[in-house]
Amino acid sequence: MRLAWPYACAVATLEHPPRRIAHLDMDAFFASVELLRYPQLKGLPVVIGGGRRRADDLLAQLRQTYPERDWSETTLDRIPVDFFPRLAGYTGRGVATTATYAARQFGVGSAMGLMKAAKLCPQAILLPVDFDEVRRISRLFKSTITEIAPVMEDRGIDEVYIDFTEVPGGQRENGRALARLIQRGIFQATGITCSIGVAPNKLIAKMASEFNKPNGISIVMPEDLQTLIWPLPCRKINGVGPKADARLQSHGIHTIGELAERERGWLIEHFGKSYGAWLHEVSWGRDERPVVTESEPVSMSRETTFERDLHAVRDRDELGAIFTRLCEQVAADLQRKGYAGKTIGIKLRYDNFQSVTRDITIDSFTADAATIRRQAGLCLKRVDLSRRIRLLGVRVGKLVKPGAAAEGQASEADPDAEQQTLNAWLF
DNA sequence: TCTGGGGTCCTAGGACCC
DNA sequence: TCTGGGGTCCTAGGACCC
Repeated sequence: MRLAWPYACAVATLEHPPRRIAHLDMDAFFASVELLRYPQLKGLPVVIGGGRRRADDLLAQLRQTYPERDWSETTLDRIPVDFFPRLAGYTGRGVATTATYAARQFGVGSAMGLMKAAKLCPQAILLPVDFDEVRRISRLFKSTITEIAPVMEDRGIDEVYIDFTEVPGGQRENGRALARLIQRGIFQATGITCSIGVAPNKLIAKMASEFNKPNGISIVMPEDLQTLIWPLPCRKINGVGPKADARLQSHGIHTIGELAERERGWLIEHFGKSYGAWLHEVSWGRDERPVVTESEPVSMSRETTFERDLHAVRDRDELGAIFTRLCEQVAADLQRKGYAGKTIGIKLRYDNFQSVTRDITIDSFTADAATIRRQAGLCLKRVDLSRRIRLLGVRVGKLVKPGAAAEGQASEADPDAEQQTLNAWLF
């Protein structure tokens, strides 16, 4: 049935519910995962970082360190708190992945160097990351969400956007009812709390999810812009980092409200055509980006920071071994996920923290360790190797998925992709 | 007390082609 | 001899995010 356009418009307006976008992130995720295993640490300052470990390592370590003690009856959740490793005296280059709220009271936060964190809160318990378990819980909370609300965008290990707009019940209490349902479902499935913000778009939803942490729900309506959003510092905008914030501050712009006062033209003049116009839009709470449920990777990389700075000549063998291993790891990642790429590059960080990159695009797609190693080796010859190096990385970009074609899953009728896939098989 | 590892996107200059 | 734009790809660096 077709309706005359004024009626169609009226019906569309009536039937089309307001856009309702949620942002959800897990509370202190990596630490919360550890607390599932060590409930005796609840409420204590715990910092996660400084390495990786498998589930049973701590107990094994204790058996070795204290052989005189009887550990036979001890399970992970019964290890006395006194036996946990402390942050005090930490040496090394690790950073905190996350910290429990008790540790945050002391000023410890994610991405902070652990030596600095040790100064602020030496008594904090330091636990390494169990990535397998984190990934397992990550999959679990995401599948819990998609069973309730299928339009979900993956934003990393502990964060997603969800489109509530068309979900049955998604409009009830402006989204609060569905947020509550999802929050409870995730807690039941994983034992971990999360915080949810619901707003007319991703930009505001992201800010809203921070309002009520941990285990909070916040609803922001369009009319709340002035009262809830404008007082916030510009740094709270997803996309305004330390550099842009410093430049804004130098112009006397500290809050989003002050940003909104500036003319669009003035912002473009000082921050460029694209970024300036974007700043103007976001300060007025405008953001039309859709919730994207699927995406293909653009690149894959492996990098490592050495325990001590290395020199290309003096530490040649050690560096060479690490370099080869990085290439093998990238190749393995590509193969496991069914991708091949044709741009191969390296990244170096010198002892003064300056970074350089070099890359080369070859004629064929590859996921082969030896090919990657050879091309990356050529890239390495193009940088200054007289200075000491703290980090080395290997990257493969311009990816295609030749594996998908073999399984008959090639993306429909994209001639470029098909040609590329074909090329991948030819070489 | 120096600052991890995995990504994405943007900019800008130069090559090269039409 | 001098001089066009437009489009695309490649490369390097940097901001930003989780």
